[in-house]
Amino acid sequence: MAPILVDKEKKKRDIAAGALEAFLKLGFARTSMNQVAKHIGVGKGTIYDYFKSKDDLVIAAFEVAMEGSHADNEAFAPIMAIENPMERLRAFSVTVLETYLNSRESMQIGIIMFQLMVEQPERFKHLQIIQRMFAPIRQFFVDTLLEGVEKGIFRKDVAERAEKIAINIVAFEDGLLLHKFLDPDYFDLREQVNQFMDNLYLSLRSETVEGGIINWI
Amino acid sequence: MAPILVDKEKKKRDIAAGALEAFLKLGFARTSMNQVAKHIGVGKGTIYDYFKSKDDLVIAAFEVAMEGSHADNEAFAPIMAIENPMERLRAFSVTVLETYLNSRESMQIGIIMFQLMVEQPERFKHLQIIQRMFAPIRQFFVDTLLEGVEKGIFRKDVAERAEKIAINIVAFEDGLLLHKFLDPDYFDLREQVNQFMDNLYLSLRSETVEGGIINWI
DNA sequence: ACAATGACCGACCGGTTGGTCATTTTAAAA
DNA sequence: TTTTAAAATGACCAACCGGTCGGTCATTGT
Repeated sequence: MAPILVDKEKKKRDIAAGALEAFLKLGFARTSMNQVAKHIGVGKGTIYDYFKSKDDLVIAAFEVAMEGSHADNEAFAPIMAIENPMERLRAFSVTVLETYLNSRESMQIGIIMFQLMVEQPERFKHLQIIQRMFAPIRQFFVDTLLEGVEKGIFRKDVAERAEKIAINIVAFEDGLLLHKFLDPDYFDLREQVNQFMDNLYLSLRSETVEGGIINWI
Repeated sequence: MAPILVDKEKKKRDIAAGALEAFLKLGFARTSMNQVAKHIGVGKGTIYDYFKSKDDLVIAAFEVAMEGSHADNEAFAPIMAIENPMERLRAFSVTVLETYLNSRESMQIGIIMFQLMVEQPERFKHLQIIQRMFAPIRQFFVDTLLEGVEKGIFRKDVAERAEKIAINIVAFEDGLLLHKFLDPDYFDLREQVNQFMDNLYLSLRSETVEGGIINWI
């Protein structure tokens, strides 16, 4: 009366995870369902027992990837321990960028996401993938900025502008990452980040800092 | 002994230009050679008399697009006329971003380029498309920065850092453009650019500016 | 032993693709 | 007008695509 009972949820997840690996090799459009099935080691028909289309599959695969990236937060524990908010901002930025740059997989996920976003925006809009992806990062920056204000390191009005500042930081980082990807030898990533952070600090720091009073126009 | 003698170079260019239009409608992968041929108003076989593969064609099409973008420089004439280097930087950035954002075609070109860069990097590396694409923009920033130093508006040491500053500006702009594309309603483009430029100005401006002396640490 | 059931599969389908090539069209040369 | 060869063509092709489906298999309760 009862044959093998598989954990359907787990299997679905396994297939999605395997499909992610497959898509990461050549990208979504250039990876056929036959290739995906072969990579996972499962019949193509089986995949269609769990997903109703290739699009469904890639979205599930992408969600697996997003969950995976959350686990990374532990890797940033030492950075969160940095006392000085400005130094924490700097260290976080450098670390995030270098982590992405050194992980072909992370880059590929970003690229696939971008491609899908371009090719079928309607499918992605309602999933709020973009928001889920960047919200935690922006939140980190906002929190750190507010902490800096509390500690008297940053100007008070930074508190009001915190989110807009965070948006600019994230935009800069992704842009730098993009250019580094497009032309890896053109500049030194760390150097550019430090320059950006130096500039940022000028606009953030409290009027009273060690070294003297600064007249802001 | 000699029938129609076509200007092969011109025809090749015409086909590439027509193919560009076709690809811009639905993207590279989703546009078949039959569609391209029909769009141009030419037999599919003819295309293969001039290009040996679809990949060849899209690269040629892309080069046509790059040449076209140079002509745009005229649109920036009023910006070049702005006297104050800092205001020129600001106006240029805003205009470039809004131009791209409002031009589906420009965005599509960027997207197609990015996809090809990802899918067949080896074909693109030696074409130095990235360098040719960004060099003029970076050069504008470098020139304007140097001019600002000459006019005494920017600090003298900006001259040495000019290229690195330019890299950061371009990175920021492309990152902002990317995020605006991914999530159009999240922030106001112009506001973010202005904030960035305000910060930039803090780090660029000469020590003697109207309003008082500033102590740089 | 056997019936029942869900998991699993790969041959198969209609459709589309990038690419080919035998044929026709064209207009200058004879 | 006839000849000629480059230029243009679209019917055609093998390969492949995403997706379906009838059927096999392993495991269980009876």
